[in-house]
Amino acid sequence: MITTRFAPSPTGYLHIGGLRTALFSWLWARKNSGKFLLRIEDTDLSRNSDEALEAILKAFDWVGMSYDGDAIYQSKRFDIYAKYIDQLLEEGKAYKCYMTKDELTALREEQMAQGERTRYDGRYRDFTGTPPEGVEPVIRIKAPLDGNIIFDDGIKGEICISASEVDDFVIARAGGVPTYNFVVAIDDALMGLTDVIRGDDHLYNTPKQIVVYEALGFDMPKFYHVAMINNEQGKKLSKRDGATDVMEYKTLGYLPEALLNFLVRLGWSHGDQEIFSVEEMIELFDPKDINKSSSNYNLDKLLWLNAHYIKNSSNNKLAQMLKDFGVDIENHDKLELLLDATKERGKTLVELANQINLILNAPAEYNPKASKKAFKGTAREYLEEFANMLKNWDSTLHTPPEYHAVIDKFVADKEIGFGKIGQPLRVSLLGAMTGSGLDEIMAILGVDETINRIQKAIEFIDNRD
RNA sequence: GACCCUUUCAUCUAGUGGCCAAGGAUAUUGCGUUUUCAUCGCAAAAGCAAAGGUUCAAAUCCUUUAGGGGUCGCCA
Repeated sequence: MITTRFAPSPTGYLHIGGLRTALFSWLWARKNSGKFLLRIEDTDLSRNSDEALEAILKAFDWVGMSYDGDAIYQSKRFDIYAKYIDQLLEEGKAYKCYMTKDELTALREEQMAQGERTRYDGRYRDFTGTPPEGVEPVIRIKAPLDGNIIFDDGIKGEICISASEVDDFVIARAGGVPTYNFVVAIDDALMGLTDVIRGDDHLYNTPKQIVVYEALGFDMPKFYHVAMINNEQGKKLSKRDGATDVMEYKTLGYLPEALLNFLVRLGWSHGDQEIFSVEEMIELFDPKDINKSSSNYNLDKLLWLNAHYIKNSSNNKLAQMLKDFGVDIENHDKLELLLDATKERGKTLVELANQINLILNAPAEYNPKASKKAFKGTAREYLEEFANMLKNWDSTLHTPPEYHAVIDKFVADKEIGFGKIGQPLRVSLLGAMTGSGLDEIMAILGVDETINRIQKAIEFIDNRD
């Protein structure tokens, strides 16, 4: 039985990097028919907000990741932590430290000046005298004094950190509120976690948590430290590098399956495979295939994946999603045609919405370059004649091939090239030289609207000349 | 500064001593398909951070150097 978790602190939105580690944890649990738990790390009451928590849950919901059971809130478990603190104190595995913050600062400055890694010097570890007046003590845990703290990381292999690098860290603040590394270890153990997958910014927390595991006699989970995601220049990812909030990707018109596919391939691979449905991810994911090194965030591939998933989405699903982008075509009688004609031309839902609007709305203006090129010479004459032809054929025209037949006939009758009518027609209908196929556009618009737009173009030509 | 992690095309990656004069994908460029654009197909260009070792043989093992990241809280 595999049990994993995601443990965000509700201080902001869900970060793209956080989603990736959550995804890895979720996949690993699902693959093994295990449990994926959610724990809210809200021990710092001043920094938490309900909105932040809601935002995180919303992001989970959007990408379709679900956790098992109820979310666990650390803020509701202070009595549990207090019990373990008492236990450690009684067993002599933890002690009260009366060092003031000023003293600590002085110590750190001195160590820094010596070129050492700053750490508590253990001065109250074996203190038996009379405590100084007016200092509310913190509780520190006794870390090993010598040797190494070694663990086998599921991604990076054996990690060995000298005990001299791990100090007697604080497990309860003055006032009794427990600290992060202490409660994490307790909760991970109590929640029955077998595999802890997290960012490698936690690598140095692991030896501290191991100290807690050993002091309390808990079984240790397997740790996996996933390297960070950096920006394209290899620097720390910041808001300037694009969207870091998961929900921003929804706004930008990305499909959740594209985002997940993108993220799963950032640091993880399965041979040469690039496209993974969620089902395939679950089937194939294994943390042993996660890369050791950090990866750089690059939008190109996400865009490509998004285009892929748009192309392969059903038209009904696309129509449903497009409502968030100001395009309501769910009841449009030409829905299928409309999306078939546009879905290969939009890399995001935003672009797709634009493509659809381009067809649905008569051109407000004609692209100057396009109209100059297309509306010249015989264009006006052909447009008028073509409109007449449409009028005559009206009752027989429904599908794209039927419209295509009209053009074919027209071109044959006139003994002209396709471009002679194609280009003027395209600019008349869309206002630009590029876009969906003419047959599809006319089939969507119908004869009346097509003629309408041709008339408008003719008026434009007349007024211009 | 100290400690830890890391380093294959611009980017994501395959690769665990011989199948590698390094494979795939994106992006780029060219060609083809298409009335246009897009899609799609084909092709090109592009990399083992550097230097030393070990070995018959090294992208793969070792050492050093350089680059990048992380951590050094009574934050999480």
